[in-house]
Amino acid sequence: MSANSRLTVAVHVLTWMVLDRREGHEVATSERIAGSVNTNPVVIRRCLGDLRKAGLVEARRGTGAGWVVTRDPESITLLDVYEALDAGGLFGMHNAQPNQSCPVGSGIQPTLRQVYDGLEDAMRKQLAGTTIADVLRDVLARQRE
Amino acid sequence: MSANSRLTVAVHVLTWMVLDRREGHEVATSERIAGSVNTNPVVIRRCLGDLRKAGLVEARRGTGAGWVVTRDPESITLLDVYEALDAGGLFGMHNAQPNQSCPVGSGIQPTLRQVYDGLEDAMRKQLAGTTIADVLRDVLARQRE
DNA sequence: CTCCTTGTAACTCGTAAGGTTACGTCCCAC
DNA sequence: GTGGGACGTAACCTTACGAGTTACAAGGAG
Repeated sequence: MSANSRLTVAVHVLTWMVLDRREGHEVATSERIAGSVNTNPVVIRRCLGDLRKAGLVEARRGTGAGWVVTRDPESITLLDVYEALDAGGLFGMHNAQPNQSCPVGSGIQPTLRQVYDGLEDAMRKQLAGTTIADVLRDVLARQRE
Repeated sequence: MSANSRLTVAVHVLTWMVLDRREGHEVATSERIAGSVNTNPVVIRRCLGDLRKAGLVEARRGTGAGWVVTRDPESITLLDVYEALDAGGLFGMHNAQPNQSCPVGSGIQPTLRQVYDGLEDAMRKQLAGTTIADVLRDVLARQRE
């Protein structure tokens, strides 16, 4: 488990909720979602908590409580999901401050910051090109094969 | 320290070595490099070990031992460096296999694999657009400011 | 009031990176 | 052929974080 699966789980959750809604269910509970992702309901609730802060889902309480997707799946891009998870950047800087009396040590961080910003941009553009609706279509298409 | 700084350190090391060579030093020792990065020499040797496997640097032994960059800095792209570190992918799949009797659970992984491959490609193209020589130029330009 | 589910705290576990110490290995210089 | 400096790597510790789990307060429809 080197990389983290948070984006994978979040996309899975949203895709599942959209399909579940289409099949007539009013709300989705963290327990049922966990049954598809194959994990603990609390893990799902934590994930849904992030998505809720970003306004992608809403929680209902009381009897018949559960979660609903609040936006059109055609309008939810994977970039929206990625940003909802506020993951740290792809690459980090030095743990300790490099030697400031060395030309490289003192100048490398702004230079790399620029490079890493470019990477982040490229990745965001890619993520913005796919929506939850796209994912669901693709998943269902594979199902028919 | 959320993200890992391995790429940052590797680029720092190579850039420093190129500058050091220009200043007339035959070889660079892990101890001197560590002085610029501000870390332990063993951390640097581990990093250089990865770069050596990729053919970017070479180690000399015996008296006057140390490291030398073996390729023209104009030809070493950050993608070369990134690949030398064989870091895991950006995003990981589920830790446990999702529910295969669920349409989403059974189809989501190939779909996401495709998306993640696209991300990786975009990132690689960006990394390939910058060389160690570019980084050194940029670092030195900031120095003059 | 009752019951179901959310929302969150608190804990454990596994993994990975970074830092450190230690030591065997290599090979030039003398 | 021996000494010494630096590589190369094993071993261990610490820190960080995601994931999984248990437990429980809070909310609200019926």
